[in-house]
Amino acid sequence: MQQKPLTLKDMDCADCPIRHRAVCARCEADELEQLEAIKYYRKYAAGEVIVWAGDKMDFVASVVAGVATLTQTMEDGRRQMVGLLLASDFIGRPNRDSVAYDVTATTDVTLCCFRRKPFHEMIKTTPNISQRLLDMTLDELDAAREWMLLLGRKTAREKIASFLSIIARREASALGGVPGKDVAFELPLTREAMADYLGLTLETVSRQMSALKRDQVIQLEGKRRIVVADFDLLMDETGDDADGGVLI
Amino acid sequence: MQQKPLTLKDMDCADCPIRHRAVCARCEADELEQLEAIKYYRKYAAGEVIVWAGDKMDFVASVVAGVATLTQTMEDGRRQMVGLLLASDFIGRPNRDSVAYDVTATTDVTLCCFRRKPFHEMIKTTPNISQRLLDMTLDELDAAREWMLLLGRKTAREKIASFLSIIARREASALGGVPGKDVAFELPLTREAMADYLGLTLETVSRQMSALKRDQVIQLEGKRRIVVADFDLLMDETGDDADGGVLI
DNA sequence: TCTCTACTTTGATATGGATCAAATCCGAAG
DNA sequence: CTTCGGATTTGATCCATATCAAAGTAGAGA
Repeated sequence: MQQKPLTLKDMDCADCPIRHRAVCARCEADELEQLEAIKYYRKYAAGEVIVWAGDKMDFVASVVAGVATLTQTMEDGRRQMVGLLLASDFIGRPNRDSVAYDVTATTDVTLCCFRRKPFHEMIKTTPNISQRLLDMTLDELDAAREWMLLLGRKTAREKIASFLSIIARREASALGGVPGKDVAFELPLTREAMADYLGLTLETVSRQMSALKRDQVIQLEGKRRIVVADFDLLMDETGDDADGGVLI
Repeated sequence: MQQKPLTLKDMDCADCPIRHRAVCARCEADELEQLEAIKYYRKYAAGEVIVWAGDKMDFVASVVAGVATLTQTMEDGRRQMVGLLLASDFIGRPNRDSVAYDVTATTDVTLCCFRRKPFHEMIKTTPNISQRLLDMTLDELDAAREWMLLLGRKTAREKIASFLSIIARREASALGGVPGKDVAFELPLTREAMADYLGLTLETVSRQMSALKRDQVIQLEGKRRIVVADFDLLMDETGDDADGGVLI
C-alpha cells in the first residue's frame, strides 16, 4: 500500500509503472511517441478539487498515484460519489470538453495529462487507443452497475463489507495479486467520503465498521488501517455470490 | 407511444427508423452493406428472458422496438435493475462472449442482431463503429451515474418523479422532441419492475404514485397510462437541478 | 358473459438507518 | 510536551420505507 516514491522523470509512458493498465496499454512504439508529445504531469494535494462539475477541462488524464473521486451534489447538499479513481484509471471524455461531476483528490494525486485536442485527434486515427478507451469504459460501466446493486439493495453492513473488499481487491491487484489470507490496507477515504460512496451517513458507516470489528471480521489499526485476517469471512458479509465476485 | 407497425422488410440498416441513434449511425454506405450481411432479426414476447446472466451470447444487437431490462439478482432473491433498454439501445459486449446480467423483454421486443465474430472484426477495422460504440457506452455510463445518485440519495417520492421524467423524456426524444406542457405516455414496466429500477418495494412505488396523483402532479388513466399536465411540476419533485437535467 | 389470475392498491405495524447531540481520539502545529 | 481542530465514535430518538396482510381491479381466455 506504501506509495512508491516516483519522480516525474520515472513517469514517461514507456516506463510508466501503470502503463500496462492505462490508456496507452496497447500502443505501438510510434503511438507512444505521439502520446509523449502531448502529455504533462500535474499534482494535487489531498482535499484539492481537480475540476468542478460544469467546468471546462482542457485535458484528459490517467491517475499515476493517489486517489480521486467523482461526486454529484444535489441543490440541498446531498452528495453521492459516482466514481472512485485509483492508479491507472482514466479521467475525462474525449468528446466533451466539460465535466459532469466534481473531481476531487482525496489523497495527494499525480495525473498524467494529455492535451484534449491532440488526444482527440489521436483517437480518430489510432484504433489501439479508441479500443482501449472502449474497454476501460465498459469496465467502468460494469463497476457502476455493481455499485448500483450495492446502493439499491444492500444493507449497511453489506455495503461496508463490499466496499472494504473492493478496496482490498483493487489494492492487491495494483500490486499484481489477489487478496490472500492476511490482507492489510490503508483506507484512502474518510468516513464521510465512504458514506458518500455507499449512500449512507457517516455515523452509520462508523457504527457498522465498529460492528464488523466487534464481530472479528476486520481489525482496525488506528482509524484508517484495516487488517483482514480471513478474506472469505469478509466476503461472506458482502451478500455477493461466493464465486470470486468478478462479473462474468 | 403507439408502436409503429414494422415489417421485417422495413428494417434494413439504411432505412431503419432508429438508424440515426443506433450503432450504425455514423456508417458509410459500404460499412452499412457489411452490417447488412451479418445481421438478422429476433423477436421476444413480453416477459421472455433474452439471455440469462452467465450465458454465452453469440450476437450483439440493437433494440428496434419494445423495452428490455438488465437486472442483477442476489442469492436471496433481492433484485436490482441496472439497465433499461429502449429503441436504438445496444445489447452486448464486443469483447466478452457472455453476459453479466439477466436480459429480459418487458414488452414484446424486436432486436436487430449482429453475429458476434464478424461484428467484432468490423469494430477493429471500422473506426466509425468503434467511435459510435464508445459514444454510446459513455452515454450509458452517464445514465448509470445519474441512476446511482437516485439510488443512493433520493427519497421514494423523488425516485418516482425522476423515473417518470426519464421515461417521458426518452419517449419524447424517440418521437424527436422534448416533453412539452401536455405529456402522456404508457409505462413500459410493472410496479414491481419499477421497484427493481428504483431500489424500492412495489408497495412503496404504488403508494408514491398514488401520492403524486393525489397532489395533482400526474394523472393516472388506468394503471399504466400517465398524463403529465405540467412537466415542470413533475421536475420540481425530482430533486434535480432546474436547468433541464441533461448532464453538462 | 363470467371466471381466473396477475397486477395493483391500501392498511397496520416493524425496523434499519437517519438525525440530533455529545464525547473522544489523534495528528499537526506550536 | 501541550494545544487545537478535524475526524471519529457512541448514544438517544425519530421517521421513511420495509414487511406482512388483505382487498380491489382489469384484462385474457373460456
